[in-house]
Amino acid sequence: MKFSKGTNYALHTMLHLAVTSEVDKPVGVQQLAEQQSVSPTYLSKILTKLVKERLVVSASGAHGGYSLPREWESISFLDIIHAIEGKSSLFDCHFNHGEGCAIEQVMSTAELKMEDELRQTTIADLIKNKEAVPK
Amino acid sequence: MKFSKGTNYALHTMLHLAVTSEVDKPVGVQQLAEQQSVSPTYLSKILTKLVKERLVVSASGAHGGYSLPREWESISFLDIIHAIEGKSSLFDCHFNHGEGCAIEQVMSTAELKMEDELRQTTIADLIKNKEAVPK
DNA sequence: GATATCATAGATTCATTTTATCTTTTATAA
DNA sequence: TTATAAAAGATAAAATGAATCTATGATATC
Ligand code: SF4
Ligand code: SF4
Repeated sequence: MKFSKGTNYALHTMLHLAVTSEVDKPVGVQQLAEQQSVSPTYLSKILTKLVKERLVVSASGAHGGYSLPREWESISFLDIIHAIEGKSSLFDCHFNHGEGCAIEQVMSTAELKMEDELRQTTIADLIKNKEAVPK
Repeated sequence: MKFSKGTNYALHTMLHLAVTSEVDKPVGVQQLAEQQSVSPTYLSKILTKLVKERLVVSASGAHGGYSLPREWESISFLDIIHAIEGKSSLFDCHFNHGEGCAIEQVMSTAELKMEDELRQTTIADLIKNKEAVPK
């Protein structure tokens, strides 16, 4: 029960793209990978997940790379996390005892409380509130 | 990023102990294991974790077994989950960039929202609200 | 159109964690 | 003292996570 490292990488790359964002100037995966001391191919997979959820846009070919979409300011923490970790419930019981399952209800509403918070917070908030963006 | 099956087993055994609780009449791990179709030794390990956190009390020897402590009505979901999954933060970054880390703050407060909900809900609540206790 | 650049996809490897069982040891009520 | 039952240990199968390498496909630029 831990957030994966992939989520960590995803959050940091999104934040990095947000601060260095000049529209239509994509940044290559090599630079992004160096920042976080991880192999480009590995980070590439994470970025591909983000692309599929339209949280970043990719440009192939020369002078290509990754950049944020036009509506990037509305991207929340939850969006990023869901893109990496998936959207299924944290508590899943293969016995499906239907609607009345009290345990699942409790776990589900608790999870929703966390998601609410993550949905309300955007990466744009981080930049506005402070310049506490490391390295 | 999923709750472990161990947590599932723990929640169900606690619930089961709560409904069949007559003080000082412990129930053996064999019965508990049969209920959930899991090996007694495996469930035993989970129960041992609960014992160490004082969420259940164990009695060795003949006519021994597991039962709930006297203050069992105050045991929350969070207590049980923490006993199994541990108490460390869901988001841990081995880089420790100190207090000002904005990302960790967001993740931490979100996690707290979930924990608040889990702390407020007790297994006693489940029994009071409905008899929706399966099997 | 050829080429250098860069993202994507696939295959594969290594490490860690989960899940689970079996065996031995320790405790204790009767 | 003996039958019973938890606790601990050792081990193992399985699943997931983390990461790298090697193609493959797309595209600006020359
Ligand atoms: S009651 Fe809910 S959690 Fe428990 S076994 Fe049934 S479906 Fe699973
Ligand atoms: S800013 Fe926070 S989350 Fe990011 S690397 Fe530093 S400590 Fe980790």
